[in-house]
Amino acid sequence: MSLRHAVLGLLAELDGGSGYDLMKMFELSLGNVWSANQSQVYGELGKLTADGLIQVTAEGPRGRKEYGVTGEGREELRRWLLEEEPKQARRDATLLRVFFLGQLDPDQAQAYLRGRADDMGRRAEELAALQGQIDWGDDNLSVYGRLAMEYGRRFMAMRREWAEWAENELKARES
Amino acid sequence: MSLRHAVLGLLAELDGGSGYDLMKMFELSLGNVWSANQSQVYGELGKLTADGLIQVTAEGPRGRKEYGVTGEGREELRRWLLEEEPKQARRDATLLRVFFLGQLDPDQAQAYLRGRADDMGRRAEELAALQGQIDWGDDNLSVYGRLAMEYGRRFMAMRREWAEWAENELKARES
DNA sequence: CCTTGCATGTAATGGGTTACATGATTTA
DNA sequence: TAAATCATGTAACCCATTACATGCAAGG
Repeated sequence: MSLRHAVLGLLAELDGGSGYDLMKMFELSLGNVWSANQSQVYGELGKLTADGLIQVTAEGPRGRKEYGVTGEGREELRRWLLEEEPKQARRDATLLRVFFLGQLDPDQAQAYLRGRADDMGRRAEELAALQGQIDWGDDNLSVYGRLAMEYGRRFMAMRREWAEWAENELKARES
Repeated sequence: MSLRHAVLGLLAELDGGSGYDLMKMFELSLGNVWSANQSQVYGELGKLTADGLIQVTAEGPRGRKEYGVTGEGREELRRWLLEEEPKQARRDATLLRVFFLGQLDPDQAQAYLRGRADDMGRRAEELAALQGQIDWGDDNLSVYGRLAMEYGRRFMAMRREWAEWAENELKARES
Protein backbone atom coordinates (compact mmCIF):
# COMPACT_ATOMS: atom_id res chain seq x y z
CA MET A 1 0.00 0.00 0.00
CA SER A 2 2.91 2.39 -0.48
CA LEU A 3 2.14 3.72 -3.93
CA ARG A 4 -0.68 5.57 -2.23
CA HIS A 5 1.79 7.28 0.09
CA ALA A 6 4.27 8.01 -2.65
CA VAL A 7 1.57 9.92 -4.53
CA LEU A 8 0.31 11.60 -1.38
CA GLY A 9 3.84 12.58 -0.38
CA LEU A 10 4.68 14.03 -3.77
CA LEU A 11 1.53 16.09 -3.84
CA ALA A 12 2.29 17.36 -0.35
CA GLU A 13 5.88 18.29 -1.22
CA LEU A 14 5.05 19.89 -4.57
CA ASP A 15 2.06 21.76 -3.21
CA GLY A 16 -0.16 20.05 -5.74
CA GLY A 17 0.19 18.91 -9.34
CA SER A 18 -1.31 16.84 -12.13
CA GLY A 19 -0.94 13.13 -12.83
CA TYR A 20 1.45 14.09 -15.57
CA ASP A 21 3.58 16.13 -13.16
CA LEU A 22 3.75 13.19 -10.78
CA MET A 23 4.80 10.83 -13.54
CA LYS A 24 7.74 13.11 -14.34
CA MET A 25 8.79 12.99 -10.71
CA PHE A 26 8.59 9.22 -10.65
CA GLU A 27 10.66 9.03 -13.82
CA LEU A 28 13.48 11.29 -12.81
CA SER A 29 13.83 11.05 -9.09
CA LEU A 30 11.41 9.19 -6.88
CA GLY A 31 11.26 6.21 -9.22
CA ASN A 32 14.74 5.12 -8.13
CA VAL A 33 13.26 4.40 -4.74
CA TRP A 34 9.67 3.53 -5.58
CA SER A 35 8.76 2.99 -9.21
CA ALA A 36 5.30 3.48 -10.64
CA ASN A 37 3.92 3.72 -14.13
CA GLN A 38 1.29 5.90 -15.73
CA SER A 39 -1.65 3.54 -15.23
CA GLN A 40 -0.87 3.22 -11.58
CA VAL A 41 -0.53 6.94 -11.00
CA TYR A 42 -3.85 7.85 -12.61
CA GLY A 43 -5.57 4.94 -10.91
CA GLU A 44 -4.26 5.92 -7.51
CA LEU A 45 -5.27 9.57 -8.01
CA GLY A 46 -8.82 8.35 -8.55
CA LYS A 47 -8.80 6.18 -5.43
CA LEU A 48 -7.24 8.88 -3.26
CA THR A 49 -9.89 11.33 -4.45
CA ALA A 50 -12.67 8.85 -3.71
CA ASP A 51 -11.23 8.39 -0.22
CA GLY A 52 -11.05 12.12 0.40
CA LEU A 53 -7.27 12.26 0.89
CA ILE A 54 -6.76 14.52 -2.13
CA GLN A 55 -9.04 16.68 -4.27
CA VAL A 56 -9.08 18.39 -7.65
CA THR A 57 -8.03 21.99 -7.05
CA ALA A 58 -7.97 23.27 -10.65
CA GLU A 59 -8.58 22.21 -14.22
CA GLY A 60 -6.37 23.31 -17.09
CA PRO A 61 -5.96 22.81 -20.84
CA ARG A 62 -6.06 19.30 -22.37
CA GLY A 63 -8.18 17.99 -19.56
CA ARG A 64 -5.41 18.67 -17.05
CA LYS A 65 -6.52 18.24 -13.46
CA GLU A 66 -4.53 19.60 -10.62
CA TYR A 67 -4.75 17.81 -7.30
CA GLY A 68 -4.04 19.00 -3.80
CA VAL A 69 -3.78 17.14 -0.49
CA THR A 70 -6.68 17.57 1.92
CA GLY A 71 -6.34 17.84 5.70
CA GLU A 72 -7.27 14.20 5.99
CA GLY A 73 -4.56 13.38 3.44
CA ARG A 74 -1.90 15.25 5.38
CA GLU A 75 -2.92 13.41 8.51
CA GLU A 76 -2.68 10.05 6.77
CA LEU A 77 0.77 10.93 5.43
CA ARG A 78 2.05 11.80 8.93
CA ARG A 79 0.50 8.67 10.36
CA TRP A 80 2.26 6.58 7.75
CA LEU A 81 5.59 8.30 8.35
CA LEU A 82 5.47 8.07 12.11
CA GLU A 83 3.50 4.97 12.95
CA GLU A 84 3.74 2.43 10.19
CA GLU A 85 6.80 0.18 10.26
CA PRO A 86 8.48 0.09 6.85
CA LYS A 87 8.52 -3.57 5.90
CA GLN A 88 11.24 -4.75 3.63
CA ALA A 89 10.40 -6.77 0.57
CA ARG A 90 12.68 -9.77 0.66
CA ARG A 91 13.24 -10.21 -3.03
CA ASP A 92 16.56 -9.85 -4.76
CA ALA A 93 17.02 -11.31 -8.23
CA THR A 94 20.83 -11.13 -8.10
CA LEU A 95 21.03 -12.96 -4.79
CA LEU A 96 18.47 -15.56 -5.82
CA ARG A 97 20.81 -16.59 -8.60
CA VAL A 98 23.65 -16.90 -6.09
CA PHE A 99 21.78 -19.69 -4.30
CA PHE A 100 21.83 -21.75 -7.45
CA LEU A 101 25.33 -21.05 -8.76
CA GLY A 102 26.17 -24.64 -7.87
CA GLN A 103 24.27 -25.59 -11.02
CA LEU A 104 27.04 -23.98 -13.08
CA ASP A 105 30.72 -24.80 -13.46
CA PRO A 106 32.87 -23.06 -10.82
CA ASP A 107 34.37 -20.74 -13.39
CA GLN A 108 30.93 -19.74 -14.63
CA ALA A 109 29.86 -19.03 -11.06
CA GLN A 110 32.93 -16.86 -10.57
CA ALA A 111 32.20 -15.08 -13.84
CA TYR A 112 28.69 -14.32 -12.62
CA LEU A 113 30.04 -12.68 -9.47
CA ARG A 114 32.66 -10.81 -11.47
CA GLY A 115 29.90 -9.52 -13.74
CA ARG A 116 27.95 -8.25 -10.73
CA ALA A 117 31.04 -6.57 -9.30
CA ASP A 118 31.72 -4.81 -12.59
CA ASP A 119 28.14 -3.76 -13.02
CA MET A 120 27.92 -2.37 -9.50
CA GLY A 121 31.25 -0.58 -9.89
CA ARG A 122 29.98 1.09 -13.04
CA ARG A 123 26.76 2.18 -11.41
CA ALA A 124 28.52 3.45 -8.29
CA GLU A 125 30.74 5.63 -10.50
CA GLU A 126 27.80 6.95 -12.49
CA LEU A 127 26.02 7.90 -9.30
CA ALA A 128 29.11 9.53 -7.83
CA ALA A 129 29.53 11.58 -11.03
CA LEU A 130 25.88 12.60 -10.99
CA GLN A 131 26.16 13.57 -7.35
CA GLY A 132 28.97 15.97 -8.17
CA GLN A 133 27.07 17.60 -11.01
CA ILE A 134 23.74 18.28 -9.39
CA ASP A 135 23.15 21.67 -7.82
CA TRP A 136 21.12 20.74 -4.81
CA GLY A 137 18.52 23.26 -3.75
CA ASP A 138 17.33 24.00 -0.28
CA ASP A 139 13.83 22.58 -0.65
CA ASN A 140 12.74 19.46 1.18
CA LEU A 141 12.87 17.13 -1.80
CA SER A 142 16.45 18.25 -2.52
CA VAL A 143 17.61 17.88 1.06
CA TYR A 144 16.09 14.44 1.52
CA GLY A 145 16.60 13.33 -2.07
CA ARG A 146 20.32 13.95 -1.51
CA LEU A 147 20.28 11.59 1.46
CA ALA A 148 18.55 8.95 -0.66
CA MET A 149 21.11 9.36 -3.42
CA GLU A 150 23.99 8.86 -1.03
CA TYR A 151 22.25 5.69 0.09
CA GLY A 152 22.22 4.52 -3.52
CA ARG A 153 25.91 5.20 -3.92
CA ARG A 154 26.79 3.33 -0.74
CA PHE A 155 24.53 0.46 -1.71
CA MET A 156 26.23 0.01 -5.07
CA ALA A 157 29.67 0.20 -3.44
CA MET A 158 28.70 -2.38 -0.85
CA ARG A 159 27.41 -4.72 -3.51
CA ARG A 160 30.58 -4.34 -5.52
CA GLU A 161 32.74 -5.16 -2.51
CA TRP A 162 30.62 -8.14 -1.59
CA ALA A 163 30.69 -9.57 -5.10
CA GLU A 164 34.48 -9.26 -5.17
CA TRP A 165 34.76 -10.91 -1.78
CA ALA A 166 32.44 -13.73 -2.89
CA GLU A 167 34.41 -14.27 -6.06
CA ASN A 168 37.58 -14.65 -4.00
CA GLU A 169 35.87 -17.05 -1.62
CA LEU A 170 35.06 -19.29 -4.57
CA LYS A 171 38.60 -19.04 -5.91
CA ALA A 172 39.95 -20.03 -2.50
CA ARG A 173 37.73 -23.14 -2.51
CA GLU A 174 39.23 -24.39 -5.74
CA SER A 175 42.24 -25.86 -3.96
CA MET B 1 9.00 -14.42 -13.35
CA SER B 2 11.56 -15.45 -10.74
CA LEU B 3 9.40 -17.56 -8.47
CA ARG B 4 9.46 -20.08 -11.28
CA HIS B 5 13.25 -20.18 -11.16
CA ALA B 6 13.38 -20.27 -7.37
CA VAL B 7 11.25 -23.43 -7.43
CA LEU B 8 13.18 -24.90 -10.33
CA GLY B 9 16.50 -24.13 -8.64
CA LEU B 10 15.47 -25.68 -5.35
CA LEU B 11 14.27 -28.86 -7.02
CA ALA B 12 17.54 -29.04 -8.92
CA GLU B 13 19.67 -28.54 -5.81
CA LEU B 14 17.66 -30.92 -3.63
CA ASP B 15 17.43 -33.59 -6.29
CA GLY B 16 13.66 -33.44 -6.09
CA GLY B 17 11.10 -32.89 -3.37
CA SER B 18 7.47 -32.15 -2.58
CA GLY B 19 5.70 -28.81 -2.38
CA TYR B 20 5.88 -29.16 1.35
CA ASP B 21 9.64 -29.67 1.24
CA LEU B 22 10.04 -26.56 -0.87
CA MET B 23 7.94 -24.49 1.51
CA LYS B 24 10.25 -25.46 4.36
CA MET B 25 13.20 -24.28 2.31
CA PHE B 26 11.52 -20.98 1.56
CA GLU B 27 10.73 -20.51 5.23
CA LEU B 28 14.13 -21.18 6.67
CA SER B 29 16.66 -20.17 4.10
CA LEU B 30 15.73 -19.12 0.59
CA GLY B 31 12.88 -16.93 1.78
CA ASN B 32 15.33 -14.33 3.04
CA VAL B 33 16.27 -13.70 -0.53
CA TRP B 34 13.07 -14.56 -2.39
CA SER B 35 9.93 -15.08 -0.37
CA ALA B 36 7.00 -17.21 -1.44
CA ASN B 37 3.97 -18.61 0.31
CA GLN B 38 2.20 -21.93 0.15
CA SER B 39 -0.35 -20.97 -2.50
CA GLN B 40 2.34 -19.72 -4.78
CA VAL B 41 4.51 -22.80 -4.42
CA TYR B 42 1.74 -25.27 -5.23
CA GLY B 43 0.48 -23.09 -8.06
CA GLU B 44 3.92 -22.82 -9.60
CA LEU B 45 4.51 -26.58 -9.32
CA GLY B 46 1.38 -27.04 -11.40
CA LYS B 47 2.48 -24.57 -14.05
CA LEU B 48 6.00 -25.95 -14.23
CA THR B 49 4.58 -29.44 -14.71
CA ALA B 50 2.22 -28.25 -17.43
CA ASP B 51 5.19 -26.63 -19.18
CA GLY B 52 7.29 -29.78 -18.93
CA LEU B 53 10.08 -28.25 -16.84
CA ILE B 54 9.42 -30.58 -13.92
CA GLN B 55 7.52 -33.83 -13.47
CA VAL B 56 6.05 -35.99 -10.72
CA THR B 57 8.62 -38.65 -9.93
CA ALA B 58 6.89 -40.41 -7.04
CA GLU B 59 3.77 -40.36 -4.92
CA GLY B 60 3.84 -40.94 -1.19
CA PRO B 61 1.51 -41.01 1.81
CA ARG B 62 -1.02 -38.21 2.40
CA GLY B 63 -1.16 -37.39 -1.28
CA ARG B 64 2.50 -36.41 -1.28
CA LYS B 65 3.88 -35.82 -4.75
CA GLU B 66 7.56 -35.69 -5.38
CA TYR B 67 8.77 -33.60 -8.25
CA GLY B 68 11.98 -33.75 -10.22
CA VAL B 69 13.48 -31.40 -12.79
CA THR B 70 13.36 -32.56 -16.40
CA GLY B 71 16.12 -32.02 -18.95
CA GLU B 72 14.18 -29.10 -20.32
CA GLY B 73 13.93 -27.68 -16.81
CA ARG B 74 17.66 -27.92 -16.23
CA GLU B 75 18.25 -26.17 -19.51
CA GLU B 76 15.88 -23.37 -18.57
CA LEU B 77 17.60 -22.95 -15.21
CA ARG B 78 21.02 -22.61 -16.85
CA ARG B 79 19.65 -20.20 -19.41
CA TRP B 80 18.21 -18.05 -16.66
CA LEU B 81 21.45 -18.12 -14.67
CA LEU B 82 23.71 -17.33 -17.58
CA GLU B 83 21.69 -15.23 -19.97
CA GLU B 84 19.00 -13.33 -18.16
CA GLU B 85 20.07 -10.05 -16.59
CA PRO B 86 18.89 -9.86 -12.98
CA LYS B 87 16.77 -6.77 -12.85
CA GLN B 88 16.50 -4.97 -9.56
CA ALA B 89 13.12 -4.07 -8.18
CA ARG B 90 13.40 -0.43 -7.28
CA ARG B 91 11.19 -0.38 -4.23
CA ASP B 92 12.34 0.42 -0.74
CA ALA B 93 9.76 1.38 1.87
CA THR B 94 12.34 2.84 4.26
CA LEU B 95 13.85 5.08 1.63
CA LEU B 96 10.49 6.16 0.28
CA ARG B 97 9.76 7.64 3.68
CA VAL B 98 13.06 9.49 3.60
CA PHE B 99 11.87 11.48 0.59
CA PHE B 100 9.00 12.85 2.60
CA LEU B 101 10.68 13.48 5.95
CA GLY B 102 10.30 17.20 5.24
CA GLN B 103 6.66 16.74 6.20
CA LEU B 104 7.75 16.13 9.80
CA ASP B 105 9.51 18.34 12.31
CA PRO B 106 13.32 18.11 12.04
CA ASP B 107 13.55 16.25 15.33
CA GLN B 108 10.97 13.71 14.20
CA ALA B 109 12.91 13.22 10.97
CA GLN B 110 16.08 12.61 12.96
CA ALA B 111 14.25 10.20 15.22
CA TYR B 112 13.10 8.25 12.16
CA LEU B 113 16.69 7.86 10.96
CA ARG B 114 17.86 6.96 14.46
CA GLY B 115 15.15 4.29 14.59
CA ARG B 116 16.38 2.84 11.31
CA ALA B 117 19.98 2.84 12.51
CA ASP B 118 19.01 1.02 15.71
CA ASP B 119 16.89 -1.50 13.87
CA MET B 120 19.62 -2.26 11.36
CA GLY B 121 22.23 -2.52 14.08
CA ARG B 122 20.08 -5.06 15.88
CA ARG B 123 19.55 -7.11 12.76
CA ALA B 124 23.22 -7.00 11.82
CA GLU B 125 24.11 -8.38 15.25
CA GLU B 126 21.52 -11.12 15.03
CA LEU B 127 22.85 -12.19 11.67
CA ALA B 128 26.45 -12.10 12.84
CA ALA B 129 25.51 -14.28 15.83
CA LEU B 130 23.65 -16.73 13.60
CA GLN B 131 26.59 -16.85 11.23
CA GLY B 132 28.87 -17.94 14.05
CA GLN B 133 26.53 -20.70 15.18
CA ILE B 134 25.75 -22.42 11.92
CA ASP B 135 27.82 -25.43 10.92
CA TRP B 136 28.05 -24.97 7.21
CA GLY B 137 28.17 -28.12 5.16
CA ASP B 138 29.95 -28.71 1.92
CA ASP B 139 26.89 -28.97 -0.30
CA ASN B 140 26.07 -26.33 -2.89
CA LEU B 141 23.26 -24.70 -0.96
CA SER B 142 25.54 -24.32 2.07
CA VAL B 143 28.43 -22.90 0.11
CA TYR B 144 26.31 -20.40 -1.78
CA GLY B 145 23.87 -19.78 1.04
CA ARG B 146 26.84 -18.69 3.13
CA LEU B 147 27.74 -16.09 0.52
CA ALA B 148 24.15 -14.83 0.56
CA MET B 149 24.19 -14.59 4.34
CA GLU B 150 27.35 -12.54 4.36
CA TYR B 151 25.63 -10.24 1.88
CA GLY B 152 22.77 -9.81 4.33
CA ARG B 153 25.16 -8.93 7.14
CA ARG B 154 26.99 -6.37 5.04
CA PHE B 155 23.72 -4.93 3.83
CA MET B 156 22.44 -4.36 7.37
CA ALA B 157 25.75 -2.83 8.41
CA MET B 158 25.74 -0.47 5.42
CA ARG B 159 22.21 0.63 6.18
CA ARG B 160 23.08 1.28 9.80
CA GLU B 161 26.07 3.41 8.81
CA TRP B 162 24.08 5.33 6.24
CA ALA B 163 21.24 6.07 8.68
CA GLU B 164 23.75 7.37 11.22
CA TRP B 165 25.43 9.52 8.61
CA ALA B 166 22.07 10.87 7.45
CA GLU B 167 21.03 11.68 11.00
CA ASN B 168 24.23 13.67 11.45
CA GLU B 169 23.68 15.49 8.17
CA LEU B 170 20.32 16.66 9.46
CA LYS B 171 21.82 17.71 12.78
CA ALA B 172 24.47 19.73 10.95
CA ARG B 173 21.78 21.56 8.98
CA GLU B 174 20.10 22.78 12.14
CA SER B 175 22.58 25.64 12.50
C1' DC C 1 -7.11 -40.43 21.53
C1' DC C 2 -5.34 -36.12 20.77
C1' DT C 3 -2.02 -33.01 19.15
C1' DT C 4 1.41 -31.87 15.93
C1' DG C 5 3.10 -32.12 11.60
C1' DC C 6 2.64 -33.46 6.81
C1' DA C 7 0.34 -32.49 2.70
C1' DT C 8 -2.45 -30.44 -0.97
C1' DG C 9 -5.47 -27.57 -3.06
C1' DT C 10 -8.95 -23.37 -4.37
C1' DA C 11 -11.14 -18.68 -4.22
C1' DA C 12 -11.18 -13.81 -3.59
C1' DT C 13 -8.83 -9.73 -3.73
C1' DG C 14 -5.47 -6.31 -4.73
C1' DG C 15 -1.42 -4.43 -6.97
C1' DG C 16 1.65 -4.05 -10.93
C1' DT C 17 2.76 -4.31 -16.01
C1' DT C 18 1.72 -3.84 -20.76
C1' DA C 19 -0.99 -2.46 -24.27
C1' DC C 20 -4.57 0.01 -26.23
C1' DA C 21 -6.95 4.29 -27.16
C1' DT C 22 -7.66 9.12 -27.69
C1' DG C 23 -7.00 13.88 -28.22
C1' DA C 24 -5.38 18.88 -27.35
C1' DT C 25 -1.53 22.22 -27.46
C1' DT C 26 2.90 23.93 -28.43
C1' DT C 27 6.95 24.50 -31.15
C1' DA C 28 9.92 24.16 -35.03
C1' DT D 1 1.72 21.42 -41.02
C1' DA D 2 4.14 17.88 -38.81
C1' DA D 3 6.32 16.30 -34.75
C1' DA D 4 6.90 16.50 -29.98
C1' DT D 5 4.92 17.07 -25.73
C1' DC D 6 1.14 17.34 -22.62
C1' DA D 7 -2.60 14.85 -20.80
C1' DT D 8 -5.92 11.30 -19.37
C1' DG D 9 -8.10 7.11 -19.19
C1' DT D 10 -9.36 1.79 -19.71
C1' DA D 11 -8.73 -3.34 -20.33
C1' DA D 12 -6.33 -7.62 -20.01
C1' DC D 13 -3.21 -10.23 -17.79
C1' DC D 14 -0.08 -11.81 -14.30
C1' DC D 15 1.66 -12.18 -9.71
C1' DA D 16 1.24 -12.03 -4.71
C1' DT D 17 -1.40 -12.21 -0.40
C1' DT D 18 -4.86 -13.94 2.56
C1' DA D 19 -8.24 -16.91 3.77
C1' DC D 20 -10.68 -20.91 3.38
C1' DA D 21 -10.99 -25.93 3.15
C1' DT D 22 -9.72 -30.65 3.73
C1' DG D 23 -7.64 -34.77 5.39
C1' DC D 24 -3.93 -38.42 6.56
C1' DA D 25 -0.13 -40.14 9.59
C1' DA D 26 2.93 -40.39 13.42
C1' DG D 27 4.14 -39.89 18.17
C1' DG D 28 3.24 -39.14 22.86
